[in-house]
Amino acid sequence: MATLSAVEENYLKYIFQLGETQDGLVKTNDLAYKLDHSAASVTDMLKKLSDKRLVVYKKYYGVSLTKFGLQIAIHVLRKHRLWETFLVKNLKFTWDKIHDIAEQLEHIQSDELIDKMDEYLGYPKFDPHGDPIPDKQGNISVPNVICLADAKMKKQYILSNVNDDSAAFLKYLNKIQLQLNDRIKITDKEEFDETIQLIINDKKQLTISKDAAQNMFVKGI
Amino acid sequence: MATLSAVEENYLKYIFQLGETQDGLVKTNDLAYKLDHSAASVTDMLKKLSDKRLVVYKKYYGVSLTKFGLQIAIHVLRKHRLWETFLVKNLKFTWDKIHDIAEQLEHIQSDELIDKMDEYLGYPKFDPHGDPIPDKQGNISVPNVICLADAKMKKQYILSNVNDDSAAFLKYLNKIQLQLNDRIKITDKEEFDETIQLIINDKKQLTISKDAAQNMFVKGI
DNA sequence: TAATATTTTTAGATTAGCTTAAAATTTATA
DNA sequence: TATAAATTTTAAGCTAATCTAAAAATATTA
Repeated sequence: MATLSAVEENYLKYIFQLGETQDGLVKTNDLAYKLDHSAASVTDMLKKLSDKRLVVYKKYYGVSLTKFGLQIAIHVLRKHRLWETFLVKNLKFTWDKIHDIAEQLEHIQSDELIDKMDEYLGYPKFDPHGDPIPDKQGNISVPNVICLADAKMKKQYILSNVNDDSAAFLKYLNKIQLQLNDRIKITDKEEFDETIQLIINDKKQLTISKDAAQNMFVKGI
Repeated sequence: MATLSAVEENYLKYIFQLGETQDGLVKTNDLAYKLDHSAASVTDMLKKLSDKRLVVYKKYYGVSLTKFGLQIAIHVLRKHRLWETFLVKNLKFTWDKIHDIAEQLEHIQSDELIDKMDEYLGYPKFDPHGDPIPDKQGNISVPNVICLADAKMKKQYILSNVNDDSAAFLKYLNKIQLQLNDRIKITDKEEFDETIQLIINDKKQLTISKDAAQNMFVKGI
């Protein structure tokens, strides 16, 4: 099969990511918002991807990936996350600056390159935001995490995954010095606005908003 | 200034490279051949680049880079050669497989990325083909080399630079086990077809064609 | 359930980067 | 130096990927 354009790859990647929360079905407007394009553009492209048997698209209903489209989406995700890992681990970028660069690097076409990079990095399982890196066969280890906003009081958790979409959020985490793998205990939850009181690593006390908590994912210890 | 497209960057890069042999002036057809596009496409693009003050273009006469266009061309070359260095030194690619990948990587837009990569690699001065890597300020150390086809008999030379345009040529060098920094002495030069007899590192004897010699550059010891 | 609001698609246009064919210009040659 | 050959440009057109505005379909609500 001919190689896809960077634009097509992006569509597949976002259909995959948006589909994860729902049952795989993605709405035109959600994609348009994510891609920052008009809904009309998205409709156009969905027809093209459908012609290429990369997605199943039903007018006015929604779109989902075919087996083949899914394969490609996962491969793009693999590339994205391996590059992010390289940028942080080797080039010493901070995690809030890597997203835009990885968005470009993920479209470099060379399987040999990405496999050598995987080896060079020591076959990492998670990227700097705690997201799982698909292996060469496309297997993704789904980590057993829950959203911090839904976590229970008094229990001990590990911060294992953050939403990497917003550099502002990641900068905020830098500022409050909260890092992946920190231990977290919820000491109080305000009913009124769902603000959460935390203790980090049995030391530091922290107050975070509902919005912030919704961008963090933790694992019970 | 707005960032240029990968296509525009490529035009500037090739205008620079073709201009090196001549006095900076490049003909439409030479560019068309190099880029593997029609001459008409090239004319179109030259007009656009001229409007953006990146080149000086005179109809039917030729094109050359402005100071600004030159800066960008050198920056693209810097990126290309740093990436090639990374691919060989860190990822263990052979030098005949890196060109096409570097052609893609050179268009990634991030100054911070390329500066960090430069540092990561230890500020290399030459890429795997012996070509000089421009520094951040755009300075290129012009190595004092001559073409092996023009080298003198009996003198000792060092192979310091090869033409990287053709993977086939680089593969040929791999096959005959000739590497950068090998010592070379010309023992005979056939007048009829300019075939050259060499001795490599005072050991191996080798016969190479005129075509091959024209793709190698050496430095006197 | 009829009217209204929202979402999605269609229609028509635009831009970047390419093409071929024909016209214009420059260069080479008889 | 007139003509032929080669080079370069112009003209017209194509595709991918976007847009806006209008139309159609679906969802919400009074």
